[in-house]
Amino acid sequence: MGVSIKDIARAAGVSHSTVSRALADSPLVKEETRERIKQLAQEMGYSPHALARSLVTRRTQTVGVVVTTIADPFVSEIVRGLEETGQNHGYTIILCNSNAEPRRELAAVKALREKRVDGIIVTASRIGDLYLPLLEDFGVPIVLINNQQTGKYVYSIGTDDLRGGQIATEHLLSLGHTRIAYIASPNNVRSSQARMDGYRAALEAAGIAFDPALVAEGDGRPAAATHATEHLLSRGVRPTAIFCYNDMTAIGTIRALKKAGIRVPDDVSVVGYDDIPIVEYLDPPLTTIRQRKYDMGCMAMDMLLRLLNGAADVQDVTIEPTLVVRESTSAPRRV
Amino acid sequence: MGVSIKDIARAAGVSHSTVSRALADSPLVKEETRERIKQLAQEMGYSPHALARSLVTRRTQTVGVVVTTIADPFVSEIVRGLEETGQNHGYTIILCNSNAEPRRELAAVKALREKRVDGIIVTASRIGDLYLPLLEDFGVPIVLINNQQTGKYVYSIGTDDLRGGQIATEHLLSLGHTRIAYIASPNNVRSSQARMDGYRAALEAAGIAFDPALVAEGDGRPAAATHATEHLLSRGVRPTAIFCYNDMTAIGTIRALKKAGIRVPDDVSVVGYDDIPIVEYLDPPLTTIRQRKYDMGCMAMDMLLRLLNGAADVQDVTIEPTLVVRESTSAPRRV
DNA sequence: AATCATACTGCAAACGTGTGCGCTTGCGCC
DNA sequence: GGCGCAAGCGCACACGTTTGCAGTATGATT
Repeated sequence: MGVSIKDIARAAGVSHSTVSRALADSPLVKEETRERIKQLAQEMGYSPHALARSLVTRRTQTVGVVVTTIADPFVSEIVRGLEETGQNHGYTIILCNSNAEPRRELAAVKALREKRVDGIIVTASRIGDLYLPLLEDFGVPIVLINNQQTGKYVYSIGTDDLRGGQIATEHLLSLGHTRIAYIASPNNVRSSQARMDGYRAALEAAGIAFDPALVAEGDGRPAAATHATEHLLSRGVRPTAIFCYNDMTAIGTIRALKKAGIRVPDDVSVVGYDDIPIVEYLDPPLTTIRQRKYDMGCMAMDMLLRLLNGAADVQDVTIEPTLVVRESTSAPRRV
Repeated sequence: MGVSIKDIARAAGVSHSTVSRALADSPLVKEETRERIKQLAQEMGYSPHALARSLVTRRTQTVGVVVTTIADPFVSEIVRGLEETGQNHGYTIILCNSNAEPRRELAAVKALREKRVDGIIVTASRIGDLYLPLLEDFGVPIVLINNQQTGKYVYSIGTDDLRGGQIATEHLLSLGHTRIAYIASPNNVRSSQARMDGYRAALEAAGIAFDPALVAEGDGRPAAATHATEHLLSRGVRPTAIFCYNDMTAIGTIRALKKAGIRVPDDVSVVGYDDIPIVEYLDPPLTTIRQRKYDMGCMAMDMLLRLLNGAADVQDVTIEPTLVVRESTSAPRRV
């Protein structure tokens, strides 16, 4: 095990430099010897030692990917895109879960640095302001997904959350709804804020005053959304439609509505956000705002690769979200 | 950028060997110098060069993880477990999607080999008989998840699918069902076969003859399951309960039933398999067989780490699946 | 005073690869 | 026959570590 170019050199009766060049298709070595060497390498089961190579080329063909948790349908779709286009260009990815714990984030950055990854891609709802500096003085390009933030070496790609909130709300308005609630995420979550801004903008454009009583706060997961919705209902608030921060929130909301004997969409319409794979199979299939997760992954990796190739004209990207109408929304009942 | 131990050595007025030892807490260097060196390393922003280290230690502290696709709630949970326990022991993981395409599988193995990973973990419904040999002559320990297969360096961890099928069926039998259907996956899928074997065993133990007419074939995804179920119904087959190969199949099955105006569980009970995170939020919440995916990930990584530490007593593991009763099953209606 | 053990520290090789530079060889040309 | 040129190849260094071995003090022992 472990045949090196030196072994091949010995077998071929040349120097290891020649082997190195032959395998790299250098024109500096005669075609005949090149073929002979390649043949030999094949027979001897040679596999290049990427680490040794990296040591001298100062490139590892590896990028680090930091996510909060891979067990989230949203991020796993993105990672699929990342990995696939990375692989297509000969890059390999090192995956790190941060669990949103500072300790793990730190460990991840440290590990990626030691392994000398060529670049880093981060998907995190809230990137620690604490550890962005750490990443920066690492001196390697960084692409942020869904988290615009600026700095040296830092580029970002994301969706226009404000626009998304607007589209969702406009859809409901166009169906004839006027009392539309919003189930948010904690206000330190930038994307939730942006979606709510879009929601307010759409309302105002339609001449409807924003009513804070129609807003409740979840945490992006079903259980909290169920509570938030029940809380809303118990306060005697009766919207005819609910726009949810994300699909998981919508799932919790629908559950609360059903429990209360309220039909979806007959009594109340619901709109989600993200279009995670499962929601088309819910009952009713969920109307939602689609984020092109896979594409975002592909684009983020493309962006990083361009940066690694020294492109100077790399610009931040924002993707337009789109509306996917299914069966959780309909016109409000006549009262 | 790029301070090495030589730089530190120069600054400290010692040789680089001493620096190396000091940073490794070797007792061979005087406490005072050790502290001074560490201090210096800190100040100079030193980060060890893992590649150079690996070149001499012949260990990369990296393991390769090959999955069919990370965008599957089942595998992403496993990967979470893998990554987390790996990280806890100072290991980093390289993630490769194979998409079940031979071309990508090959590329993955090649890349992992060149990067000299210490070990490999594979999660794939059907590991290519073609590429297992490739992995083997790589000469590195391999852990297979949910795919018992034997070979040199190969260990495996999985769940007892037969037992799972049995448990699911027994649950339905105990509720009083006697006409129980099974929506399978193609018969080349080992796990589907095993679950069906468990299903048959339970039926026979209850004195009920196996009826091939009650079996239909899906492909593990909702759409095919919907078709399979509709096909079943159109043939005039009327089971009072349906056991599904997995949760995605169950989702498709329930959709078909609802479309046909059949209520779940009032008219027909449904049992899934896997317990992916979403199914507790379905309507009705799904009764299913739980696979401890996260734990499987943790255990697989543990196993690999033990192998890497030279443990000789490593044995294949099989995990007992458990029944999770929710609301998609109930006693059959009196006829 | 010579020997010796102890406690550090440095030298140098090794891991496997890429690459600038110089050396040889063969050939054509004047 | 001398010269130049191009093609093809090897030498030697570099990348940043770890580690066996040898070396040098220092102080203690005989």
